Amino acid sequence: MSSDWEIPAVAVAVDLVVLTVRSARLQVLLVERGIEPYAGKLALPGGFLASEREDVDTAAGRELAEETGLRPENLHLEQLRTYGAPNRDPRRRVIAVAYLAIVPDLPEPTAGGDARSARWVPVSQVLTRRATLAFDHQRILSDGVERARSRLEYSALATAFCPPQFTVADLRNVYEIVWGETLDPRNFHRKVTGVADFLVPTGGHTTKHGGRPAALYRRGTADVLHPPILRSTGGWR
Amino acid sequence: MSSDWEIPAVAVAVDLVVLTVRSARLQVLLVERGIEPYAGKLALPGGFLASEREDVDTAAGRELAEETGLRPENLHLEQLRTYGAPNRDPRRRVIAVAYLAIVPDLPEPTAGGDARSARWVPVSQVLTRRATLAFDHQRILSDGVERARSRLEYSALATAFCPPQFTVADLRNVYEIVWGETLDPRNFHRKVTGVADFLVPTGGHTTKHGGRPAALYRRGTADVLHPPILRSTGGWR
DNA sequence: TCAAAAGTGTTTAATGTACACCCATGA
DNA sequence: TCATGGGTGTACATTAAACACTTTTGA
Repeated sequence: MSSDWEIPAVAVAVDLVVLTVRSARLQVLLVERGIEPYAGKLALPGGFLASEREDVDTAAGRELAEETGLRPENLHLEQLRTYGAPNRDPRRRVIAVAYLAIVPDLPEPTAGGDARSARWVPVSQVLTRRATLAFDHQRILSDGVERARSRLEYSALATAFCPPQFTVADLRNVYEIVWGETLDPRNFHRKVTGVADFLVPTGGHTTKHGGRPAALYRRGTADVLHPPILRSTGGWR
Repeated sequence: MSSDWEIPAVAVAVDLVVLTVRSARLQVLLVERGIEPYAGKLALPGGFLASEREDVDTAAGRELAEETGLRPENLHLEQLRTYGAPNRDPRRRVIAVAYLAIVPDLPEPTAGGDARSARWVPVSQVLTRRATLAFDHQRILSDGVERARSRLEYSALATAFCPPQFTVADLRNVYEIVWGETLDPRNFHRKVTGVADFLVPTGGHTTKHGGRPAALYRRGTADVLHPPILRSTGGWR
């Protein structure tokens, strides 16, 4: 804090890791870059602060709304991490504040007000390098996916993948796809309905083909899960 | 990413939550501000990027070294969160990237190369508002303490509070003080020595008054604890 | 030999896992 | 009445909590 030297001024970008479960796979929202650098490459959606006075959290909500057409207050949006390596953008010094967003399976791939070519891409394609991303977005995505996986254990995050009304099987589906492992339907049902304030029965039931109708639930008030839903692999052991 | 408008440039500050266990209390390193705004107030140590090309993580390590006189590579240092509200600094737009550092009980309060009046203050005094901090540093400290508490459960973070050689009782002391609860010495001993690659016996023993000598350990290679050391309160239930 | 702290063994309760079984519907 | 998934009961294994007890030192 010695005064009297020029404080470096940098550009602040907000980048989004938007995840959903779609076609039985964990998918991430990506845009195709139209300009250099990395023109034509896939990248995480994002952008710079809209003004000198825009709050960073607000900017993330704004970007999310632009890309998905959804109001941010209904969706899960949390700060992930800040990436501040000096050369992450070849043009100029840019620091990226990354956010993790979880959305339900949306009706159409993207209805962005910004008219960018956003689309869903399976996370596995990116993590196995069949598709590669611009900047350090591969690393950011990888951090975001790991955060989401671990959040399923201790928080009610899984409900953010689901529509307003969902069944226990829908919820189990989210866990299985995000974690990449199968879970016992009977024990999962008991665990998840036993967690305080996690699920609230709506009274409704599904009217599906081929099976007993399932009770419908909406998300409860709990943010943290007591007790947690632990994965066998990855958690430990 | 529409081009052709002026991208806002902001100043990037790095703020540190440096925690230690000292005199049987969790304490935080604070500086007394010499200049406005908040002159005379206590604040987290920190500063702006040293140059246009300095990495943010590097800046955090540099600040820590300046404040504690210790090499950052031996200490625990992790990014906490970024605080980007537009009015957090009344002078100009500043975004703070906060870091959490854990250090052992240092020989002298501070041996900063920057000759600032850094000193240790019990965390409880700040959280109970007997001492208040400048800017939004109260909130940042609170986030940092909660991060540290939860990291004790799942990571080997507790060893960062200890000197290179320590006993199981030293380690238990860290858990008890940071969590603010008492733990059964017998069960704690068994748990902690049972975790794979957490503790490595050095072969040495303490030669203390009034009790059986304790075996000395150094930290092992494990970063995550299998299984975790869970707190009773706060974890759940 | 006593106090004090380190470390081990054992009992008991809580929790997680596997899986048999019943329920409610559409075809 | 059969196939299909929803949902419950229960036995067993694993883990955590409580605490009696033994070990090893300094005074």
